[in-house]
Amino acid sequence: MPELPEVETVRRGLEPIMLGATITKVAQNRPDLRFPFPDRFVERLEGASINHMGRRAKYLVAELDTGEALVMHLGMSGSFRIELEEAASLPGMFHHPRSEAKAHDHVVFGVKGGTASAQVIYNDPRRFGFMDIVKTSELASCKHFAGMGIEPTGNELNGDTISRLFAGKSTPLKAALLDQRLIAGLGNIYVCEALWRAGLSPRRKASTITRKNGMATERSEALSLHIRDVIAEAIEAGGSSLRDHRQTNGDLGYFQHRFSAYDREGEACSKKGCSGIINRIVQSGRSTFYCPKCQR
DNA sequence: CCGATTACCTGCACGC
DNA sequence: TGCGTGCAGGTAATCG
Repeated sequence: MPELPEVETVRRGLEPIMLGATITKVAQNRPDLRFPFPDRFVERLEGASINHMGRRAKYLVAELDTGEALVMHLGMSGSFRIELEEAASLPGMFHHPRSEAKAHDHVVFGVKGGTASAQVIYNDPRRFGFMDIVKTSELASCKHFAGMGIEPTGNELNGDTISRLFAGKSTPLKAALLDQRLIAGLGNIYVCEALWRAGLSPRRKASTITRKNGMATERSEALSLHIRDVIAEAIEAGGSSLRDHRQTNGDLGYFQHRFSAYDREGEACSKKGCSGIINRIVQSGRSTFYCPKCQR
């Protein structure tokens, strides 16, 4: 499921119920997801209150009043749902009432806030997600975030930074954009979409949109613009809905209605004046969708 | 060092 | 209908 816009959508769904709340109970239903849970996972969380509900790239970070932070990654198929235990709901929240436990409910957090109590349930069929607990003071240097690249949102990402980051890289542009050590948070869908918007081929060597002095090029400038745009639009839309991905309130995201290249193999390219057909190729083992005619 | 491939796991769509 | 195959948003480990 989740690239940065989906994770940000999850964060925004969790924040009203988690921020300021106390974790009263944790049910850890198996010893591991992709990796083992950290030692004393349940004990380190129960009784803690949540001071901050943040996101870094595709990671969720709940900072606790214990000096530790809960770091969570949704992998490919992870999702959260919220089941309110009391009628008192917050404005704008329309969560499903409590229901039966579902298959692959691996962690259930019981949380109690000022106005509502709820179960926050982590479900992950493929178990590529994981959870960890690290000292808040060591978040930036912990194994998950040390060496991680810049966020693709905001001013950090511009033509200059892309030019600098991709300089000398012989890898395909697609692979460079997926490299979390350079830019952190992009995934397969939004890379395909940004490249389509920028009119750049995913097969082109990354270095070919850079300049030796590290200054922006027309291409690096266009690419940074379209990355920021597509990510912002997707967040605005509440993330995409791939297969069964849902927001924490059970609603489907609806950005999928606007995919221009991703999963559109064989369809006519919708770029104005372009008569190309969207093609699917495999790069580093993953599908790339692009228009060979207008993406150069 | 770098870049490319494989591994991890379940569910679903598809063709026969 | 059942069964085999391929594919899916992720990162980490391994291989040249």
